[in-house]
Amino acid sequence: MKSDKAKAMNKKNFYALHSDVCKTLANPKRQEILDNLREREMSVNELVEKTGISQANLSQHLSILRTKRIVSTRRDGINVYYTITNPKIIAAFDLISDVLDESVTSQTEAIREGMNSKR
Amino acid sequence: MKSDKAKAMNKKNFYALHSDVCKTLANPKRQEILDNLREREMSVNELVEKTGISQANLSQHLSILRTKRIVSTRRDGINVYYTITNPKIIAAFDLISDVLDESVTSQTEAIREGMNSKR
DNA sequence: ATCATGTATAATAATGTTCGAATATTATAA
DNA sequence: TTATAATATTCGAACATTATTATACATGAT
Repeated sequence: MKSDKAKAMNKKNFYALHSDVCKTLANPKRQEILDNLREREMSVNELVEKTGISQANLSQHLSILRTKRIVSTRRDGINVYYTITNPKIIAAFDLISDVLDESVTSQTEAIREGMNSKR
Repeated sequence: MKSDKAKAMNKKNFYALHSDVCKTLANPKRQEILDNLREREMSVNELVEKTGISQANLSQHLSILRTKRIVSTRRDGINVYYTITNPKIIAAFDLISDVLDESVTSQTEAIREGMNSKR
């Protein structure tokens, strides 16, 4: 049986974990990396070519994604191949696309509605 | 008909928008605020009491959420009530919980598997 | 061994985020 | 009007994130 204080601590901790996942996704380059990995694994070099991000910077971002277990690696000889570990990340990605769509739509509507009113 | 360069620009822009949404969610206090607003609207004061976050700081976070159109406001006399604008944000929240669950599970399994091997 | 290729890490400067403190705004009541 | 309660904004210091540069490490070939 947990105290209310303990429960509150658990919640705070939960929010911290939650925001940690979001932090990992909260970068355009990491979004681009994940979008590139969505249907197939890729080596770092392939990712460099696809994205135009410098090798060092890409490696740093991949390191962040690895640490948070969002991507996994497989070495084949000299190359290291990256895959998405948990497909739910892809679902989250797509959900955010939906939110974006609706956000853009509602902004467009707001502008339309505002057209005839004084500013 | 768009050039490949234009397409790439669109993509980069898309990733920027995507990460912007994630950035907004990438803070434990904002996660806590959203979790509190998930079934009903609340005034700022109620949120202060529920969360223990200072009024000024709460107001700052609410301002960020407002700007990104993740929450909406309604004024009633002296109080301002906040609601979640787009229910898909809640879906995203829950999806992240799932990812967390599985991440914890897989880590536990990894530890179990590692138990009998040398370190 | 040396070399070439692919990948990872460290150090640093620039930029962005967060929180507390003080102050401003808004609406209502007296 | 003045006072009060609820909310919002501004500023600055502390801290975190990012991209670049240089360097290190790992693998396979010679």
